[in-house]
Amino acid sequence: MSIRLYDTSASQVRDFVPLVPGCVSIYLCGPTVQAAPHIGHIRSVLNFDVMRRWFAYRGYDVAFVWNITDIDDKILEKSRLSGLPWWQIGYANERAFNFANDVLGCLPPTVEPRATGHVPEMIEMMRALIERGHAYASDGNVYFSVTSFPEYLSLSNQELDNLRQPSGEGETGKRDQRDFALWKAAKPGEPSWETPWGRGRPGWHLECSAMAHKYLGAAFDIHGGGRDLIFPHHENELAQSKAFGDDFATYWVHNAWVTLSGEKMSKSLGNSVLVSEMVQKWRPIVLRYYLGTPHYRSMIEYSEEALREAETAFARIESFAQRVVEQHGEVTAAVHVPPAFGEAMDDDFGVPQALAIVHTAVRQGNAALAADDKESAVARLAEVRAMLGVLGLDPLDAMWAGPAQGEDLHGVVDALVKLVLEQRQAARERKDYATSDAIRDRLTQAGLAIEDRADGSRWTLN
RNA sequence: GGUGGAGUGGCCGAGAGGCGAGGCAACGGCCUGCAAAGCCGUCUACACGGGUUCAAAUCCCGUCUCCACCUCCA
Repeated sequence: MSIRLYDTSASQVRDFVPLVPGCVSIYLCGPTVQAAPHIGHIRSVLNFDVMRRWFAYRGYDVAFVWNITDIDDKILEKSRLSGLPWWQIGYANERAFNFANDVLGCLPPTVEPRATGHVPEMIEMMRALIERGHAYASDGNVYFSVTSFPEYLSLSNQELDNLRQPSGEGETGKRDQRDFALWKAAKPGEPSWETPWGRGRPGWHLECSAMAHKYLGAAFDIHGGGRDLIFPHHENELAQSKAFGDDFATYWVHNAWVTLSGEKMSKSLGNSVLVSEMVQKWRPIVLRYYLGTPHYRSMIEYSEEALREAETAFARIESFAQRVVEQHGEVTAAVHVPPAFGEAMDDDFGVPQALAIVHTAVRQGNAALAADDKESAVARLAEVRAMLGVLGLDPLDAMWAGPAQGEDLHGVVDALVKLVLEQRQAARERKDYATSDAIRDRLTQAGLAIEDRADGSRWTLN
């Protein structure tokens, strides 16, 4: 049984066959650090985080490269407007991206290279491309000649003649308006690096070709990113790398975006919902559940209502896990996920179907809990933990535990609430329900939820 | 104009020729002092019009609507 995934370049689902048995190499286009991450950016990372976790579960050794493009037109423009150095803007946003990844439980990449750290590699590529007639220098710029590469546009399935003519603002000396910049000539006041063709700075696409080659080699398994990167970014990367002589990626995997009122969330449209804002309002694990469980190729139409539903749905799973542990002690995750879950995940990462298996196990587990069937309840939780672990959503995982300080407070609160609950229980026993309900109301107002069970009352934070 | 995607029950959201995904909400029942939580049940949907087929949400033809990309984009 192999993993199948949708390959954009083939426009169909293909069996995954690794270049090196037992290993998978993934290059995910990371951010251009011109602004703080919004939930669409983090969705992409989340989708690929789940994929790499699934590959690891299936026994693959995962190499995961996620780049930082720390120089581009917009970063320089923001620098000009704000008076701040370009590297300060880039680094501040890079930290915001890393915070977002960490807070939502994404595993760190194997390596996270920056564009500006790979100028020598880019120069080498340009030198080779010029030698082979695929690129040319002009006015201090270096352009890729799209007509020199017959396979150009094979990824996005377009015809060269159907391409609109780009404006090419500031890009002078092109032989063909459709040629794209590998390297841009230095402008006054902008950062620049010495090259055989004059001082300048990287264009947008070359950094990915250079870094993928350096860290993953001439050929690697999967190249990923948002669907909006297919053209021009990935198309141009592909052209550069193939013309350079690399086999490049075997599979191209693209995630859909997050929309707001039907429109794509985007930095330039100004309709972004920032991750930093979201984690003020919602628990990170709930955000992860909301953004990480729809299928990666389906759009997510962002809404608070849907997010609230996700919160309720996840709470159901979480409450099952907590109650099993309260009644039967710690339960470790099962070694294997249920076969149906595995089949769903193998089929192009069918997280929504896989999640249906989780919910079914939760329902069975709840029934077992109600029937006081310890063995079955514990077995279901072990399965649920194994499944959620692969999705990065195991609520019992230490990664979601609060800070140590909060842990201490939990003990204090628990002791205090239990004291109050004892008073309430005494009232109940003498059938003084007015008092017992008043106590419950006060606790509810304080933000606690009280559940009376046959073996006593339990409390949770509301 | 070119290329690609989408339209599924009150809502969210999978599926892709036959076997009611799942969740949320609602309603009924069980349980409960009352709640809460949980369990059981109810709500049998696939934009529209044709066609193929024993059988279509799924395949084909046509139509409508929406979205994206076509050198800023995750």
